[in-house]
Amino acid sequence: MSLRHALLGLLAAQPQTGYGLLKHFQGSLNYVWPAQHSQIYPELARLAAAGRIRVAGTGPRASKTYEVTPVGVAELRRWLVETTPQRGRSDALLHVFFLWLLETDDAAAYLESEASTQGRLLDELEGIKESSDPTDRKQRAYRLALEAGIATTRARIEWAEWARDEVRRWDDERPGPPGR
Amino acid sequence: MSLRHALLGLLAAQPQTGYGLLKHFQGSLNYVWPAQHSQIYPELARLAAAGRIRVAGTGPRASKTYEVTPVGVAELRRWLVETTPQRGRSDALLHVFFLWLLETDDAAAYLESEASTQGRLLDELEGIKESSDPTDRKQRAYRLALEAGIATTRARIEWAEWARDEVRRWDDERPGPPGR
DNA sequence: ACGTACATGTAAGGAGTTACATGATTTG
DNA sequence: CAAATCATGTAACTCCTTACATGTACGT
Repeated sequence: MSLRHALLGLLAAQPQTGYGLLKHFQGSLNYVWPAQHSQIYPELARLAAAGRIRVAGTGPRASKTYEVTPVGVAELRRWLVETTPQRGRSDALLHVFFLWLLETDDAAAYLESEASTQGRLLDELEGIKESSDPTDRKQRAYRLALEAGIATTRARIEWAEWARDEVRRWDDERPGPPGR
Repeated sequence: MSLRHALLGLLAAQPQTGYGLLKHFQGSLNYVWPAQHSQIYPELARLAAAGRIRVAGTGPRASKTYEVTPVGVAELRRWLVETTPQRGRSDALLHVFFLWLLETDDAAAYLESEASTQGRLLDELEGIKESSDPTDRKQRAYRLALEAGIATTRARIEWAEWARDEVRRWDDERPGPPGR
């Protein structure tokens, strides 16, 4: 379970409250592993019950600051080294699989909008990169993940533009749309 | 719900049984949207109950051949055009986020293994490309998705090799590992 | 006859989303 | 004193995975 390890990782960087963790999931981690508070609070309770984290102190509004235990850090390192990340699902590519069902113009329009969606994402990621300054190991790891996002997003934009031009040629080669 | 539309799309290409659909999910669709028979059969029943598909006939071993209805095709086209694909989660990038917790050698080894995992995937995808011949619109759409996979995988490999070299420099700049 | 592939279903549980629910502190 | 934000929790529901369960047809 990845959420569990994301929580351990964030707490390894800095002891903090569930609410504080939530902000990370809505911020930088949102691009990689989004999570809601309704998932975070129960999971923190489970991690605490399992001895992976503990309550380091309480604050104002019934807030609880958690910290990771040595057992938790060990578990996190084990996860990092031993588990091989699985491929996820891609809603976007599933769309592409069935583009033959659309009129050529609609298919091209879909790919065009995919290119611009990815273009906006790229701008966002580049903006984050500009405003960050990787001095310590934590920030450098974050930068690595950011660069991965930028590289794959660039590849996806180039592909979408190529694919859009491809589908526009679909009708030229055989006269009349056979798909309908 | 994407599985629903994947089923509609496959049936739009060709009426077939649940078992036949399962083979697609284990084959080409496995890279994009894997599914088990335990998810497929109930979903087919729901789609039939909703009038999106219907039983076109029965065969040997109590097999049912489904076909998509006009309502189902319309629903599929609507999904294709109107829904914007959402970004998914990335277990792999979550790992990268927390690489600062590892010894530099372990982090570099992780990135090295990520590069070779992606390298094997690339070989697989290139193999599929070699053995396919996109003559009709269906095959051309499939090829588009395949090229997307190849492009992003290539980008990911280049990134992983770059990142591996990056982390190897982490220790040089500041003497002594501060992460532990 | 025996094994493999065909063929379909259900059940239990984990993971994630959306909505419901409550209350405390700070800021203007 | 009102609104925004901080802060935590539960409930219902959907989606997905793994396991349980059963039976048929075909090839050798």
